[in-house]
Amino acid sequence: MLRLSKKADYALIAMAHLALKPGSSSAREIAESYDIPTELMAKVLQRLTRRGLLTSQQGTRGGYQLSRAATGITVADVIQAIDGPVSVTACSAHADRCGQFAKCNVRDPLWRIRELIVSALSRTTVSELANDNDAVNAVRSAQLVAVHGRV
Amino acid sequence: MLRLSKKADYALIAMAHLALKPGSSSAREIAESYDIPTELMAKVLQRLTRRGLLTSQQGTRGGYQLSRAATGITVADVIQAIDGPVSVTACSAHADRCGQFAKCNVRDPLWRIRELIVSALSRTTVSELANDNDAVNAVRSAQLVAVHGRV
DNA sequence: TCATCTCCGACTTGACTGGTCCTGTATTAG
DNA sequence: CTAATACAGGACCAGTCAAGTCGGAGATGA
Repeated sequence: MLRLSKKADYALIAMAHLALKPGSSSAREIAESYDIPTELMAKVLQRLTRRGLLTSQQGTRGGYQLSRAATGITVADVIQAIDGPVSVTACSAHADRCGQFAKCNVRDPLWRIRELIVSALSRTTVSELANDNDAVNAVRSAQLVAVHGRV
Repeated sequence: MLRLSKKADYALIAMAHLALKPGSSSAREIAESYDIPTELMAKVLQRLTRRGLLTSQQGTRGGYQLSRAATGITVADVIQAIDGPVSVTACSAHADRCGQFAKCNVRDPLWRIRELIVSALSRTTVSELANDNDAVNAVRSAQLVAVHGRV
């Protein structure tokens, strides 16, 4: 558990894709590159646009591109744009209002853990996401060949 | 998002409770202390027992208690006992087998982030969970009085 | 102006979690 | 011995939310 939604997944994939691609890409183009349902990918991109992480261009040659440098966008930004604020517990969303857990005994320690997670997510940028992958993929391919004897 | 399930929440609450209580406590007793549905709490405790984190005693004066020292049980242990292994992405569960994401471009960076999260969860013990809270609660009570004028 | 491409917001569906119920078994108090 | 208490565990129901779909609006190019 502690899984992030598929939409957030798709969002990160798209952001990494756009970080590497110089121009703009359409929703369809990105979706087909990664076998993601086109409409769903479109929806994710729309939300990212509304949150200001992307800029969109309508019309025949339209598409999306990053609104700012990939080095200035963190994984936390993307996830929170899609899934809302990161909240480990149900009550941490309302911060204090949580009748049931008036006597809750783990709220504050958990809140501290949440801070750790957020800081981990904030430390990784979309740029790193994209570049990391390039480097790693080369290694992975080599390993796959070594282990399974195929690409 | 990135929220953990309510059952995991309850599990942590119960573990912290048992860490402070010297003897053993029944499911009903714990449930009522925190306004948690009794049956559901029982289920959570049962699972914790099956995973070896608790020992149970049947019969009239029965109940649950920690199977080992609270300092030797981490938050990660508890969460994984209830919700299964921590997996940030859908495909990280199967590790490599994930047809759809054959060309996934963010798998490895995300996997590294998962490691960070797990290590954060593994660094906090149930003992800390329980004690942290005691200290904080005193402060909280004082704050509540100051702000709302009531306990 | 027409055709086409793309973005966009509302809608439907299906899985999953939270929660309940019921039956069975072990232990102990009286 | 019996009744009360407490754990064990399977089956079941319901509300919620994510995943995925549908029809429309806006922009562009010919």
